[in-house]
Amino acid sequence: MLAFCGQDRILIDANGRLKLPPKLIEDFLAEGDGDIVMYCLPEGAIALYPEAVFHEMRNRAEDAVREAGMSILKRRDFRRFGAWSCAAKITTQGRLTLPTGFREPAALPPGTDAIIVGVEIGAEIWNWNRWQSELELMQQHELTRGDIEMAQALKGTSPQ
Amino acid sequence: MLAFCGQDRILIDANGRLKLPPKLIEDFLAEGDGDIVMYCLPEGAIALYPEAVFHEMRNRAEDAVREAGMSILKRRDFRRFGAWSCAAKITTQGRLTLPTGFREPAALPPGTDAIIVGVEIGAEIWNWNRWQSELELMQQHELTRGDIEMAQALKGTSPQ
DNA sequence: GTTGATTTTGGAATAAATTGGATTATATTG
DNA sequence: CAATATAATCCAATTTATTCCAAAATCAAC
Repeated sequence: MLAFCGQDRILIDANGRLKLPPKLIEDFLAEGDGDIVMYCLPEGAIALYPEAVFHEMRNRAEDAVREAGMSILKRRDFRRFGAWSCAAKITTQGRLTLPTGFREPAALPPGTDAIIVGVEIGAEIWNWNRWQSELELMQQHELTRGDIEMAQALKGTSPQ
Repeated sequence: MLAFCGQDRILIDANGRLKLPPKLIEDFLAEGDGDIVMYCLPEGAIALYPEAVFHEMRNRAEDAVREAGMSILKRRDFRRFGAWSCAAKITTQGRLTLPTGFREPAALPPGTDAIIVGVEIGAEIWNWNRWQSELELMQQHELTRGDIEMAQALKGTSPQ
């Protein structure tokens, strides 16, 4: 069955915890035993990936550590991903606690309604309003692309 | 489980000591028994690396010593890392004392709130304001990159 | 070299916050 | 409409943070 898909409303409780939808719990348990990585995205949402997926995303070059000693740029790369990632395990009740440092940038304070979205390789937790804007943005982008494609198809047309 | 990640507020006590977050204590104990190296970064923060990581970082080429005799640059390199690094061991209570010489350059005097950040290969202790600036910088950079990617996706559109 | 004062370090106690489990309520399915 | 599954709430247990104190070490003066 297709994993990591769909949208669900979730509640962030008074302690910054949330209960994952049953379907997603299954998906995360199936891939990596419920060990996940939370990653706070620049877009202002929190991504959840099975640990293996995140490692694949971050697999580093052999001499990365050595470079870190000599390069500010390299350190910044480590810094960005280190600062905005956090390992966790889904509890027996399917719950997850959002790291305190992620709540404000993601606009997900305790006691709010939020949305969790399947993203094929994992899931993302969004502030409700931000999710609406993101949908809008994606929609516009696709439509614009459609227009461009149509125009280009015409250009390539020659009288038969 | 993913090591050296996340952000935590910490307090530098009246004696220049701090207590590491439990998660980081575990990470440092797992890698090298709590033996660490503090390194005062040019960015103005204090990096903490497991001793093994620091050695890998400073792993010197065979002829490095000979070069030191010939090159001012090389000598400066040794000098910088020598002067700004310091071995330490995490205490039974998970505490660490900042070297007095590091406190001013890192803007971490006794009695201040600070931030400790996981950086994948270790951790960094930052003055709160400096960390905000660093975050801002990284965030802007990422968002700009995102915009450019979106624009290029449109430009490059062609019937597939 | 010895004594006294001061700083530093390690440990323990207390207070606060977090976590996990259980229970109750609500919704969904057949 | 009953049975099951899911959601929400509450409370106890544990963990973590903070403060305080005593021992040790360092330094200074005599």
